[in-house]
Amino acid sequence: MRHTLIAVNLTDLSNCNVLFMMFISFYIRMKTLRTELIEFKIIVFYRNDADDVETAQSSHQLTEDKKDVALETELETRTPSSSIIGSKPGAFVKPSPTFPTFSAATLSPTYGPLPLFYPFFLPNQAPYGLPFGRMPSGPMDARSMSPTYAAFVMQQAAQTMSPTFEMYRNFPFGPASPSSLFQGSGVGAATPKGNPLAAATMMRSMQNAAAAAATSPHPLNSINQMRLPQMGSPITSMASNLAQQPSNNSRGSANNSKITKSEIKPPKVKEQHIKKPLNAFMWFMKENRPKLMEELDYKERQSAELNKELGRRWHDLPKEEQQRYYELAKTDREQHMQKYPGWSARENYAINKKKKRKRDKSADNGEQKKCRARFGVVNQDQWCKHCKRKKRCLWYREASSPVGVVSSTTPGTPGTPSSLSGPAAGGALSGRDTDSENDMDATAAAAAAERSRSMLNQVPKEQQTTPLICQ
DNA sequence: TGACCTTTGAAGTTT
DNA sequence: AAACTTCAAAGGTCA
Repeated sequence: MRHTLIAVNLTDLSNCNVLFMMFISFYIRMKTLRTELIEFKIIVFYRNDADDVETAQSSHQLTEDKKDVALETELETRTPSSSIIGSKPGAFVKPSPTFPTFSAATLSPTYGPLPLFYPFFLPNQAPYGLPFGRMPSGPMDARSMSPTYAAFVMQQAAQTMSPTFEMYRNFPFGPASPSSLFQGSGVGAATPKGNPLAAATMMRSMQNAAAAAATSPHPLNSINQMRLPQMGSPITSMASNLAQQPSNNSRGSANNSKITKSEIKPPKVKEQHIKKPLNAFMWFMKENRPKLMEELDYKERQSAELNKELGRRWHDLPKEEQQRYYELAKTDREQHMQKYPGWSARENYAINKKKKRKRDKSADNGEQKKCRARFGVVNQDQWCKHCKRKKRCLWYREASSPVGVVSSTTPGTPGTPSSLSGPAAGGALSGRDTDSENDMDATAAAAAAERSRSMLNQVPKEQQTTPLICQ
């Protein structure tokens, strides 16, 4: 049995990740492939400039701890070369006999941002042996070991957790969610006093990953679903490499605190949305909108205005021309049915539940002018056919007009704008146009308007719509 | 970022 | 069955 003390200085909490912290005060026992039992004691030196006093006190305590551990180690260690990691000068982890001279003060502020931590990369020979201390320049992660071995190592690590860890195993929290690990104060949960649940959660993920890596013929899939944050820890690195994901070592070691939302957030699984086939008018719009936009008068018009004009032009379109678009729409529908058998427009209802804002027609009266005012008496040829026949103007809407007086026919009826008759005009109050109404003269219309005005007072305000009036 | 505007028509839901 | 609602396209606007 060999004992090794590993001291780690965390000068930069941003480098401190949950994976790392969960080893605090735990003893990890692991069997290597050579069936040697190695025991670690991990002490984390955490330096926070914000509370130097506390740090000084804890530093002293840690020094004492280290001495104890070293003494312990000294007693149990028989061979000075038993360290799994060579005692290179400058490396802050040294074989136990020399460790008592080790001072925390020499560690923290001057040591600089520590790289990754390798808690259980054990055997001291290639390809698994690792030089300790700073992160080796080359990628020293799961890529340097076989997936099977990596899985084994992780599994061992998870299974040989201390009893202290075991007590967290059964806490009723969900599967590891990277975002949950970094909630609140960000890395706060990773401090030595951090929430052990997060650590346990992470540990459980490790177990899952290990199991997946061991059983999966290809390291993709299951591990990939772990969505471990790219924290640069060996475990993370291992998992990510097992998943064959491109890893960025430099970012992982130095800037791993900057975990973007997209990294934490699970990628959105976009629901398949099959759009409705276009109807005849939509085909007409699609074809003619660009042409209309080229016209000088409509170059800078808003889309809604263009659509209004397109609606007018649709009505003016000869039946034969319209028929072409109806057939286009029919073909499109048929192809759509062949392509998506069983598809129903109902599905789109469910997926795109848009909250329709109630249209406030009252404000929309600027351009709503009677044809007489709009084109002038001289240009009667431009008037709508209703105006020509001295009927209600098709396009005029009076904001304060009474309900129930509109110049429109049923929805979908060619020749009338649906905004006057469709959902916007809405319901019983829309007062759909009838032939008799069309035939009303101006006097009768005025009388009707007056009647409606009195009716309006009895109608709840929110139900009041902006109707059209006759001319 | 997403609802809204605006048009007509198809297809869905509600009355 | 009639009435009502939603969604197709488009791109600017607005919250």
